[in-house]
Amino acid sequence: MVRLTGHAPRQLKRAASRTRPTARSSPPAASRARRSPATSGSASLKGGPHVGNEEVASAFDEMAELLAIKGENRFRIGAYQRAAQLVRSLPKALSDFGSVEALDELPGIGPDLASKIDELLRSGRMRALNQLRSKVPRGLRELLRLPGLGPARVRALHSGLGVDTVADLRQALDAGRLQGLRGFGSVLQSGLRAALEAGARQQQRWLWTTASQHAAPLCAHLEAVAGVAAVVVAGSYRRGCETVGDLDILVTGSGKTNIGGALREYQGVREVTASGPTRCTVALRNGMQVDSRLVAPISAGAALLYFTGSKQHNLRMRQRAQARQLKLNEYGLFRGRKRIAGKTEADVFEALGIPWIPPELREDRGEIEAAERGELPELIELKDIQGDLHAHTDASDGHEDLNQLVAAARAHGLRFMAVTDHSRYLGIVRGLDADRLARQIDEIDALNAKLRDFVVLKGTEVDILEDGGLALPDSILRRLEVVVAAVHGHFALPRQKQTARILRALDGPFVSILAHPTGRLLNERAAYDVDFQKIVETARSRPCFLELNSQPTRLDLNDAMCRVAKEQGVLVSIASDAHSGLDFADLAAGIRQARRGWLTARDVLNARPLSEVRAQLQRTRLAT
DNA sequence: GCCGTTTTCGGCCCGACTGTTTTCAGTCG
Repeated sequence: MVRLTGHAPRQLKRAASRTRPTARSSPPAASRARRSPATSGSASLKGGPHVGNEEVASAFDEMAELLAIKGENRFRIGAYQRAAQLVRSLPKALSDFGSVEALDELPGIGPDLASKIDELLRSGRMRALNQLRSKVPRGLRELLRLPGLGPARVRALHSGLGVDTVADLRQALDAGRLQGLRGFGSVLQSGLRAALEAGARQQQRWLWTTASQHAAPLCAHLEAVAGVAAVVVAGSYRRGCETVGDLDILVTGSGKTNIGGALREYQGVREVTASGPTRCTVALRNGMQVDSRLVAPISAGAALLYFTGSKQHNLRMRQRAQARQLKLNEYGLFRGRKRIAGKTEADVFEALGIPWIPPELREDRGEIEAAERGELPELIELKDIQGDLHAHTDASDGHEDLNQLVAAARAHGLRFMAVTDHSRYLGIVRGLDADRLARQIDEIDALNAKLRDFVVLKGTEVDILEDGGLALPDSILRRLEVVVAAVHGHFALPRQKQTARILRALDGPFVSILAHPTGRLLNERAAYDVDFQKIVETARSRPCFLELNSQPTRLDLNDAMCRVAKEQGVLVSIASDAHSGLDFADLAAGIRQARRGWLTARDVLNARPLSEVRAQLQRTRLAT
């Protein structure tokens, strides 16, 4: 069973509540059971149709939006939104919680939401959601996506003009029917027209690396502005998220700094969508939104904290301040009107009684509680990486030969590297068969004899066939030191088959690492449907290792999965999957992801010295 | 809908900017 380290406080809170005398002093468990019949049972949550966490989260998101459109209590709406976010961040499947009571223990999940999750898991349906859907026209949710339209205005469109869809809105605008509708002035109307014309341009998230390419010159531009002391990219970018929705740029400087003017002049800016003395929002030519904020140096730390987020982390921090009769905002931490911290982030954390928390952890996944306990992980850094266990030469689909790749690896400070060219398989260019691999083994032996202070490990990235067999025979695999097994096709198998296929592959006696375990490509291809929990359990008991593939489009494992691997004691191999020497730079992306997954250097196979890595690899060999 | 040193009811983070208003609601982050 996975230990949810992130969610211990609820148990502490329960313990406290048990000691408190109440007018009707019945044991909490009993009183909770009375409040919701669903919590009285402890039957397994499994057995129904397979419903994943994302499906549950989406249902809660939809509940929140439909309730908002109906004009329901905003705190009730917020409860659904927080629940959706919590479910997305869970390191394990809801169906693995075992009982409704276990769900109820999660922070922000009470008896009602627990029973709704239970209902969805068991039946694949949520009655409350279906009822809401029947009351709120489907198209209204689409209207919420338009800039300037929130629940109140969508409701006004629906009740005032009978506008229920984007098409209705377009017609109403064309017919001038929005004139006179309270709250819909000419500016808003032209904004809506523009948004409808842009229509097809859907909101997108950008790869971190893409965002980085746009952030660097923009920051340089802002740094040169008179009065600017510092420029930092905050937001999800600073938290190292695999994709970012926009760039949040914090500018520290004097109050006279004209940040809006500076952005207007920037050649990459397409339009300015909002601009005030301390805040300015623009769209870059490629459509990327940039939110910038100007603060005085005395507030820089508090502003950086606020602007880095996540929203949920900020909420918790502000609540923490409130509980201490303090107020936290982007200008500082205040007792009454007196600012007691805010110049640096560390000041603010210290004043709130906890150590500084690395941005990658600020997702309200238990980091504040870990900080309270003094148990924040010492996150891995790029300099901890000793070698790379997944790289390709031009023998298969790489672009450089063995010598060039070794030179590049050394230039990146690595001390060892496994050459893991592809096996022969459908669609893989120039994959190696057993004979070519045998010749490469000889070539590597000869090279190692000449190398000093660097070792090339002999390996392969062997394909996992549709039935779970491997594309190379054991006779050649046994001569290798690193066998990276990978799925490169048949992505659409049903969950049970896909899982069985991968588990069978891991049964192979020489497999050391499962490459890019879920096969997802960011913004392109979803992860294949697989029971990740089973894969981790198999990796632990077998044993073998799981890869965190550092290619910016893969970043596979994701952050939550990294944490599951860590908690189950499965070492992670942070791999470049280099196809040229330049790709070793991608290891930095893997490190960001690993840090978001709470990994320390001890949790990472290739952060260990070669002798230890070899010993670990030896453990994975089930036959010799 | 959740939660509890605010405690079983009555709260629930905080501020900037915009547009449409004449003091503020709505939206956004």
